[in-house]
Amino acid sequence: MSFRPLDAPAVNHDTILHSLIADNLVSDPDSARGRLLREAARLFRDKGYERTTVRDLAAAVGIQSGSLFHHFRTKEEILKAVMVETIRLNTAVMQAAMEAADTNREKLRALISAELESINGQTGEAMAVLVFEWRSLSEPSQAEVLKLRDIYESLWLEVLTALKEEGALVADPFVVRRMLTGALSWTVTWYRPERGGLSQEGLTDQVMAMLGLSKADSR
Amino acid sequence: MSFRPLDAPAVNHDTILHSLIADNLVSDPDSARGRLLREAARLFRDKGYERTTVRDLAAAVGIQSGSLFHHFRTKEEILKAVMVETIRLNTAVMQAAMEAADTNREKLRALISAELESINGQTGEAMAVLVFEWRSLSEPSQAEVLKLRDIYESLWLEVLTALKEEGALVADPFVVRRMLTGALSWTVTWYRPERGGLSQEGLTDQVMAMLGLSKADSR
Amino acid sequence: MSFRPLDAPAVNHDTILHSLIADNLVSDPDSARGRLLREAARLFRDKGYERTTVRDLAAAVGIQSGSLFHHFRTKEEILKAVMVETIRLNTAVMQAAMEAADTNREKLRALISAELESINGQTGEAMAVLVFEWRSLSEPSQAEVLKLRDIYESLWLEVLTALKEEGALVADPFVVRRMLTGALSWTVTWYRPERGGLSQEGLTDQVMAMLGLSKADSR
Amino acid sequence: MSFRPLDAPAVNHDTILHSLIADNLVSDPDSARGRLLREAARLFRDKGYERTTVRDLAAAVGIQSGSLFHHFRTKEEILKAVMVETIRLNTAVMQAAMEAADTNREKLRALISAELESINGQTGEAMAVLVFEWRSLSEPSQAEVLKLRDIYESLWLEVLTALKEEGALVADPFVVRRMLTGALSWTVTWYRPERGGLSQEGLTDQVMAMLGLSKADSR
DNA sequence: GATGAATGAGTATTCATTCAT
DNA sequence: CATGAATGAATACTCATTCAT
Repeated sequence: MSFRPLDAPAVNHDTILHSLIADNLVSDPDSARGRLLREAARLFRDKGYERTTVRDLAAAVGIQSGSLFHHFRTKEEILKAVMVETIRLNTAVMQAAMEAADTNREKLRALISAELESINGQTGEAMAVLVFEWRSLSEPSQAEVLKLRDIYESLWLEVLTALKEEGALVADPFVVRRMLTGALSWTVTWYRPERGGLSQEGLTDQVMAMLGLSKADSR
Repeated sequence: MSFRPLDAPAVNHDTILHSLIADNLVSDPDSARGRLLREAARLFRDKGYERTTVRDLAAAVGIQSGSLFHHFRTKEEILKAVMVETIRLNTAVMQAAMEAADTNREKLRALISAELESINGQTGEAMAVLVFEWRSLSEPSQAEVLKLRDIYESLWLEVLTALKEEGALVADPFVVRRMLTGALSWTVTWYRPERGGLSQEGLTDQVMAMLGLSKADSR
Repeated sequence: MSFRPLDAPAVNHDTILHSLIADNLVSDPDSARGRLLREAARLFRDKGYERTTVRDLAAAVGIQSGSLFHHFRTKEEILKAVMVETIRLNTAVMQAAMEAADTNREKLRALISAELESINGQTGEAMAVLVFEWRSLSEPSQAEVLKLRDIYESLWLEVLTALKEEGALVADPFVVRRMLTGALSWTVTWYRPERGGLSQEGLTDQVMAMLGLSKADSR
Repeated sequence: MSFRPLDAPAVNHDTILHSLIADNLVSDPDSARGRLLREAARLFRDKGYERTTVRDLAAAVGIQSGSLFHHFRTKEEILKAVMVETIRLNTAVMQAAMEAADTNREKLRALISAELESINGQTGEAMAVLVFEWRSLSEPSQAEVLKLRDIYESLWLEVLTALKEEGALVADPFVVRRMLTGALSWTVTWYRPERGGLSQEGLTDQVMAMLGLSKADSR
C-alpha cells in the first residue's frame, strides 16, 4: 500500500525523463538534437520516412539541410534515434509503473494504461513511427532496436505469465500480448481522447474487461 | 440449415472470384494485369511502396519498365488497384460467409475467420499493403478507397450492433471493431499457420473467447 | 623482309580497332558510348577527374546528366572504361607493331614509336588520364586495370630482356623500362609534333640514341 | 678544389634551410605552419588534393578544421605554399650543389643527384604533389609557381647548354632536360632506395651513363 | 502492345568557409 | 588564436514518366 495521493501519477514521468537525459540515453527535448527528433517523429508519422526530405526536417527546426549532418551522419540515423529514444523512455516509464503496482492484475493494468499513454500521448508520433516505418530501417539498425524491444516485451510477458500461472488468464501469454500489441497500437489510427468521449482510463478498463480481468470479474 | 458437406467451405471462393472477374471488378489472376498486381502486392509489402521502383515491378513480371505504362497510367494507380481489388474481393467473400451463417454469433465468427484468412492467406500481401502503405496513396485515391472500406466495415458493424442489441456484447460495437481491426491485422506480423501450432480456426476460437462469445460461454 | 610500301604503316591501325570493336573489347568511336569516352578522356585530362562533373560530361555529348547513367552505373565506371579501352587498344597496336619487326632492335624501336604515338596521337588524352588520374580509381578497379597493364608491360620486358641477352643493352631491363615510361609519358606535357620542329620519328631516333641503340651505334 | 672531408655532403642542407627560414622563404618545419605543410604534402600525395578535406588536414595536425583558416585563407593557398616552398628549397639546394662542382660534367651529375634526392628523400611527397596536383592550382597561382620553376629549370639548361657547346652532349639540351624530368620524376612511382638494391648514387651513375656522360666514357 | 533511351526534377550527402563565443 | 556549429552551393545518383521506333 502506497501513501501517494490517489490522483497523482504513480510514477513521476519528468523524474524518469531527467534521469535518462542525465545518463545520455535520451536527448534533452530543449536541445537542438531533441527538438529535431521531435519534429522528425511528427514528419515521419505524417508523411512517412521516405517522403520526408532532409530539407523538410531542417526547415522544421529552422536550419539549413546541410547543418543536419552535424547532428546525425545520415537520415536513417535520425529514424533510428527516434525509435531508440522512444523505446528507452517508454521502457523506463513502464518499468516504474509496473513496480508501483501491487498485484499482477494491477501490474497489467498499469502496462496497458502506460502503453495507451505512450501511443496517444506525447510520444504518440514516435510510437507510430516505430510501427509504420520499421521497414525503412536498415537491417543492422533493426537488429539494434530489436534488442531494446526485447527488454520492453519481457516486461509484458513476465506479468502475463504470472497471471496465467495464477489461473487468471486462460489464453497463451504470447498470443495475448500479440493481440494486445495490435489492438493498442491501432488506437493511434482512431482514438482521439481530446475530443471527449472515451477517456484513456475508460479505454483501459474496456481492454481489461475484454481480457476477463476487470476488478469485478470473478472468472 | 445447409446440406453442403461438412468440410467444404461454406462459400465457394472461386465462384465469387470468377463472378467478380466477369463484372470487371477484379483482374483475372492469370492475365498480365492480374499477375502484375500480385507481384506489386508482394513487392510493396516486402520493400514498401516508395522503395519499390517501377523497374522492380516490371522485372517481376518480365517486361521493361516503359511497358508498365501501357497497363497503368502511374505507379500510384498500381497501388490503388491493389487496394481496390483486394477490398472488393474480401468484401464479397465476407458477405457470402456472413450470409451462409444462421445466428449473429455465427456471423461474427465467419467474419473473424474470413478476415484472418484474408490477412494470412492468398491476399495477405495485399492486405498488409492496405494497412502499411495507406499514406502513400494520394488523397483523392484515399477517398475512393475509403468508400469501399465503408461497405466492408458496415458488414462488421451490422453484426456487432445486432449482438449488442441481443445483449451478447457489452462493449461499444465501434470500439470492439477497432480493437479487432488492430489485433487481427497485426497477426500478419507474427502468425505463421504453416509452421503448425495454432490453426486458423483455433485462432478464431481464441478471439471469440476473448470477446466472451464462445459457444459454451453463457455470459 | 616485307613487301608493303615503305611509307605505309607496318600495321593497319583501323583493322586492329575494328577487330577490337567486333570483339566488344573497345567501343565504336561513333557510338554514344564511344563518343562519351572520348569526351570524358578530354575532360578528365583538362580538368582532372574530380573537377569534372557528370554535368560536364553530359553537356559534352549533348545529353542530360541523368542520361549518363543509362550507359555507365557510376562516374568512376567511366574513368575505368577510359583506361581499360585505352590499354586494350594500345596493347593490340604494340603487339602488331612488334610482330611486324624483324630484329629485337627494330622491335624496341617499334615499341617506342608506338608508345609515343599513343601518348601524342589520338589516344593521348586517354593516356594522360591513365597516368595522372590513377589514384581516382577505386582499389578494385585499379587491380583490374593493373592486370591489363601487366600484359602491356610484358611486351616491353620481353624485348628489353632479349636485347640485354644479346649484349646490346647494358643496364637492367626493368630500370630501363621505368626510365622510358617516365621520359615518354612526360612528352605529353611538352611535345607538340603539330608545331613542326622535331618529328615523332625524329624523337624516336633520339630516344634510341640515348639508349646507345641507334643503327649506326656499334657500341 | 675544395677542402671538405670526402664523405661530407658538398653542401650543407641544414645551413641552406636555416638561411631560407631566416629570410621567410620557407617555413620552419617545427612551427605550426611548417608541420601543416608537411602533413598536407603527405595527404595530397596519398589521396590527391581534391579528395583531401580540410578536416583531414586539420586532424593531421591535431586542430579543428575552422582553425586552419587562421593560418591560410583558403585550401588552395595550402597547396600553393607546399609547391612554392618546395621549389624554393630545392632550387637553393641545387644551386649550392652545382656551385660546389668544378666541371660541367660534375655539375650535371650534382643536379641529377640532387633532383633524385629531392624526389625520393625528405621533400619527395611535396615533389609528387608538384607533378600530380598541378591542375588543382588556380591559373593565377600556376603563373606564380611557374616563375619559380623557371629559375629552377634555368640551372639545368645552363649546364646542359655548356655541355652541348663542349661537344660532350649531342642531343638538344631542351629535349634532354625534358626527358630527364620525366624519367627522374617517374622514379617516385617505383624507386625504393630503402629496400636495398640500387643506391641513389648508383641510379645517378646509370642516368649519366645513359646520357653517354659517365666518367669513363670518352665519347 | 513492347522497347529502351532519354528526360528532368528530385534526393541525400559533402565540404570549404564563416563567425560568434 | 582556437573552437565547432552553421552555412549554402555543389555533387553524384535515382527514378517515374515519355515517346520515337
